[in-house]
Amino acid sequence: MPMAEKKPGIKRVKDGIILSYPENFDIKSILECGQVFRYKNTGGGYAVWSKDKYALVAQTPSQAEIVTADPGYFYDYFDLGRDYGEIATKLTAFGGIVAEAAEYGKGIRLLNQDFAETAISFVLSANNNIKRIQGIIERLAENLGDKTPYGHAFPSVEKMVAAPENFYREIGCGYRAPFVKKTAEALSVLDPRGLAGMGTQQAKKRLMELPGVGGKVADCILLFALKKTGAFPVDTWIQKVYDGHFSDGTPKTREQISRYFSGLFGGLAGYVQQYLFYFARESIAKDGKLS
DNA sequence: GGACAGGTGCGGT
DNA sequence: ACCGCACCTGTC
Repeated sequence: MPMAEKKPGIKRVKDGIILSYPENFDIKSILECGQVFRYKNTGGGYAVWSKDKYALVAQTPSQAEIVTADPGYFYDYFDLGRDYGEIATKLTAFGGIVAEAAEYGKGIRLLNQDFAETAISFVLSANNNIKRIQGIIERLAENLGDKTPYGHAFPSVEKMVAAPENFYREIGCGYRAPFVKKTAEALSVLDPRGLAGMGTQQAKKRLMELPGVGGKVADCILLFALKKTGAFPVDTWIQKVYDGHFSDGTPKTREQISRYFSGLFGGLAGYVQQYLFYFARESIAKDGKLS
């Protein structure tokens, strides 16, 4: 008889949260599957910033330790109340690359992120690379965000509205500078609860009125900040997956591919997108091809 | 040292 | 609606 069972469990402790033998929590996968930019691999773990909150996550095979002054916030942020085993089981039934990607990325969780932070971050992400996006966001926080004991908060919408367009040029936004400024202005009079309350397509249409927000960025905001899990962002990586595994040969626009996957996976579409994105990017980075 | 980034807005069909 | 194209700039 084994001495101790490797039983999954979750407990709140005074300075954070401890997950024992988590089957569906892998901090590297969660942060590097493309849904978030404010994190850093410190060597001993991952530092994560969200709004004015901070957590340090260290993980070994037996446990994940989320050290933070705001355990309640990060419980929700990491979506710890949801059963990802159940999601994975449902996706396994699809077989093929979906099942393979879900198995490969079983530690992924969909983060519950702040609306304005997500919107601005993904406006910056368009036609850009992750390293540079992270640098811009860091300078944005350093210059406009409130100082905290562990860095700077993501700036308030009011601070971003008050900053001149030229400020955004200076921190490296490039041609996105006017988009960021104008989107901040739009966000200052937009209630995310209103968007969350409407249907996915209607909310998407509304989001696409913001400058710098096209279909893909709108889907990211819907999925990462408004919990619209039927949304399916289509970028270059997902395009490769579609071309290699789902295409019938006739060319499709990204919007068509997005609707195709949303229809195929329904309310699980957003989760599938994360698994496929991570699987595609990791395997192409490793082998130079998509198995 | 040129191509490439998790696309978008624009003007022309 | 559906093309095709220009676009800041850090990183490799």
